[in-house]
Amino acid sequence: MREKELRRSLAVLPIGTVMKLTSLTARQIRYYESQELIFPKRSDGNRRLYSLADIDRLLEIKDYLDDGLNMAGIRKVYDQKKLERERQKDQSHQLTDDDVRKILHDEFLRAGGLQIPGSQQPSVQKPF
DNA sequence: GTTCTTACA
DNA sequence: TGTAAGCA
Repeated sequence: MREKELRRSLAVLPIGTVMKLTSLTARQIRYYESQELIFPKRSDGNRRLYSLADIDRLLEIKDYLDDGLNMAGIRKVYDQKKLERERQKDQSHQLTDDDVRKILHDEFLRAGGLQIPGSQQPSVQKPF
């Protein structure tokens, strides 16, 4: 099923379509890019092109934001994921959804510097 | 008409 | 984050 993966990664959607599919404003989408949360391709007149994978990524980012994480925190989670993916190359360990939840949990415990300044402490104190 | 970058009430 | 400005 590699061809399917390939298609999910094909960047062909303009920001306008992404806005409708994610309910995010162009401002937010571009801002997340500046925070290195997403990496859309560029094309013709320097226009951003997104893939279906990017759409999922943006929806995922929205969820993390609801969980009280800020840009830095989310990026940290993705960086961890990437490290695990690489570590997985020469080892037989794979990052499972449970691992991700654990990472998120740890983030909560010491999210002091990652928590959004003067923000809504997640209503759900112990979602884990 | 749509997107891009930059800047600021 | 919103939004306006000036380009492409």
